[in-house]
Amino acid sequence: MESGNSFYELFPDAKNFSQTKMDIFKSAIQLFAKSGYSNTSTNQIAKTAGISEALIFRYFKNKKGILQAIIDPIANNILPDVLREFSREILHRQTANLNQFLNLVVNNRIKFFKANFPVIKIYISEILYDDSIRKQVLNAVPRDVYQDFNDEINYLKQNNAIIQWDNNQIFRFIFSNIFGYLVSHYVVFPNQEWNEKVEVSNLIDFLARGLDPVK
Amino acid sequence: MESGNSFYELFPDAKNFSQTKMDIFKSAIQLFAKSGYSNTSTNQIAKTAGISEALIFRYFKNKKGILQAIIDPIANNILPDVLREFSREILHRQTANLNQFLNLVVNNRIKFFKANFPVIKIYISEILYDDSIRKQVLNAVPRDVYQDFNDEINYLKQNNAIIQWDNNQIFRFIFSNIFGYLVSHYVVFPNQEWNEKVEVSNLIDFLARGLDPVK
Amino acid sequence: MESGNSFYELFPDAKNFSQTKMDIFKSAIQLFAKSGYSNTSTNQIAKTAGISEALIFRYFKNKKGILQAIIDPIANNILPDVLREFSREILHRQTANLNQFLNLVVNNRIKFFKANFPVIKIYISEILYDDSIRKQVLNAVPRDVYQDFNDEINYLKQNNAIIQWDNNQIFRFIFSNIFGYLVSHYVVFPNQEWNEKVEVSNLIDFLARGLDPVK
Amino acid sequence: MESGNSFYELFPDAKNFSQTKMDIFKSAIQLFAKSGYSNTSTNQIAKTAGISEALIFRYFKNKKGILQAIIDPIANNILPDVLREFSREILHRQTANLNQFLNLVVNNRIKFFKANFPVIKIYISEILYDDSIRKQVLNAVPRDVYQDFNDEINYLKQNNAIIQWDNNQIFRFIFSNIFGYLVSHYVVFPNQEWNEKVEVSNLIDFLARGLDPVK
DNA sequence: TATGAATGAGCCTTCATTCAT
DNA sequence: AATGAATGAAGGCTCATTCAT
Repeated sequence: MESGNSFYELFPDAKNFSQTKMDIFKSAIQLFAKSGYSNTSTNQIAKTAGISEALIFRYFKNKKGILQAIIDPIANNILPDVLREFSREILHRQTANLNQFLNLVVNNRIKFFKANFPVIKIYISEILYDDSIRKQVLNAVPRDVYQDFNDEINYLKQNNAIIQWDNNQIFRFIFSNIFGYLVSHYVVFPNQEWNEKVEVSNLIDFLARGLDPVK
Repeated sequence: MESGNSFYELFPDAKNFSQTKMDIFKSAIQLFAKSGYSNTSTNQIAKTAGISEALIFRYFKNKKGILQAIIDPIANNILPDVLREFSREILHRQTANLNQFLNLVVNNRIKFFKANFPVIKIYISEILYDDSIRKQVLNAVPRDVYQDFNDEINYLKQNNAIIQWDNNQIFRFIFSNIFGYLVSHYVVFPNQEWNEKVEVSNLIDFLARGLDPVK
Repeated sequence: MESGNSFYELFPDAKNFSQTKMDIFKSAIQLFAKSGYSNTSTNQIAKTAGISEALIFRYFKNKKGILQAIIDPIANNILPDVLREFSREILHRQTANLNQFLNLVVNNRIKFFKANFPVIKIYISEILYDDSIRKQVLNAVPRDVYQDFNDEINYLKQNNAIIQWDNNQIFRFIFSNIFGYLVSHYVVFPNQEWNEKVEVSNLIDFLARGLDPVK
Repeated sequence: MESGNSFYELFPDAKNFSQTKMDIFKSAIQLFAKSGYSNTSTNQIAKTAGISEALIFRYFKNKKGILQAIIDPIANNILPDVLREFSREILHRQTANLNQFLNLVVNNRIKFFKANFPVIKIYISEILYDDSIRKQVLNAVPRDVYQDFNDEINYLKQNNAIIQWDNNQIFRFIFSNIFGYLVSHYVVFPNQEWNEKVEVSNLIDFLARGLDPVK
């Protein structure tokens, strides 16, 4: 997977944005990520975008409308795409090598996360308090993707390449460790230096050992 | 330390709170956890507590003062306690049994988290955007506790009871998995049922295997 | 005149004040003088007096009531008394010596002003904005005193001891210079040192020469 | 300097004020002068100006900001100008005629005061209680002007045209009498008629005689 | 398209005052 | 006599949003 470095991959609709709308959009992302949605005023967005405050409301219905323009694509397009790709990668390779599988997944996700950190940060904070957004996440996992993922894990299990635990939990272990790695480095200690190569390698090693079927 | 169910363990100062102050305090926790600090008005807090808005400011200096009364104890008391306990448990037992150690820590933390979920949720969301609160976390780890913790990991290493990785990263693995377990169950999928016993047992197993020194 | 050093001379009613009422009263004077009536809260008064805020309203009807208790005596008793004394001093002495007259008046007023500076400052600021207080001042000059004063100036005129100007204006010259001397030293430049003896002597000299009938 | 009747002479910055900002500004002056700064609410200002309360804060940073827009020009421009004029008048004329000098200064100041009475009233009341404003007055006298003024008085002294008193005190005598004249007529007895020509003439005469070097 | 002007609603906070004890 | 608890009213100020141009 050529992971999410491109802005338009993340926001396909944004291709049709005028320059001005784009300025507003990007300013909002930047400010929401820095201070949070509630702590960002339309006035600040306008100033950062270099346009008048009133203009915001020509391009977006609401202040909330900007937030949704940021968040909706993730739940509706990006997340399903990512997951679809996630399973396709594995399926295509038909590999039963756990280590290789984890290597792929982890690095992929980390790249994606790093490339889209601001938007993800906005997403996280909104998930905490907005029920409707939380529901979007659940619905964002398409049924077929879910099936694919299960198939793959099952395939690994059949090949005795992964531990015989509940598939959901396996997924959560993988996800938690990737997410924990990222959050601790990018959110909690953003100013601290670290040796990424070693840590990621250890992370994969750790997962591989934890999920290894052999006692 | 018999961790986490009691309200007064979390907020030792609250023992001296009058009924009214407690009403305000609990209403604030409830509302902040539900909607976030910024989206909660002092007017709402007053109504929920069943008192007049003005009264809030007799018991707390500021709206921000309420938030701090919620957050400070965690950074100043709870977090140091947890970490101290974390290392003491090992010291007292003089054991280098990784599995036993993890069992203790994990279960303890989960109980604590479940009991204090609302407050922790508030904490998480503020950490995202408030630098000063983020700094509090860093300073919340007392130097001696940090030393103790390192000594213990080193002790485990000497006894070949844990993998030879950077101590900080080892801590992050443990923390990430506990935290990931909790967040996925309590924050992301709060309405979904699951077999806690099995999952926690697996979680410990997973950690133990991942941190096992034997390849 | 044994000028206004005594508190009870200024506030005869205060003799009947209980200790607590007196504490409130004095605290109010002190705070009103320092920050102004509007910028002083009943809370501050209570704290300064070392009593509870509620108690203020047992001893005074209102916050405004405290101000009136401070201001009324001046207009109703003190000012008339002072003026009465003012003329009596001169009349009794039956002097036609301008210099001696001024000496007496100036020093008297300065002593009075210095002794009662806080109250006078409150008075000044209220006179600026409160019509009813301004009216009190006008009515504070009793008709007979006014007559006495005029008689004396006339007497000085007959003896060719003072210039032949309108009596009111002569009074204003005297008053302005005394007042100007005090305000500049005590209100505008309260932290600056000065040689009082010389300045007062010059002030009298200045007035004497300005009002001297001889060209 | 053709002193004092024009609004824009007093507030040069006001030339750039929009109609609305001017409405707010003038309403504030009117209300502050009538009731004092503390007793005037932004709500009242808005109503008097015929605009919404929120609009005030688009044109002025603060409520305090309005006060400063009223007060600052006096300390920063008017006062230095007046003092500069004060000394320049004498310099240019190369005269040591005290009477002529006083005539000029007094009349000029009186015109100025009358034209700008409300603003001056605001100024007076704030000087009583606001330390920072009091300090502004001190700093409002530029060093060179202060030097010029002293030079001039010294020049008059050398020509034996003025009495040999401390320069500061001489200034205070002049200022006190002008100020006293104005306050008594405009503040204390605003409704009383008087013969201005005669009184001002006497005022100058009085000063001239009081400061005359000849005993 | 773009803006400056304007506002209603709401927010946090203070304050004088009342009441039960 | 004295207080702590409590509040209604108002104050300054911010903010998202509308409107005329």
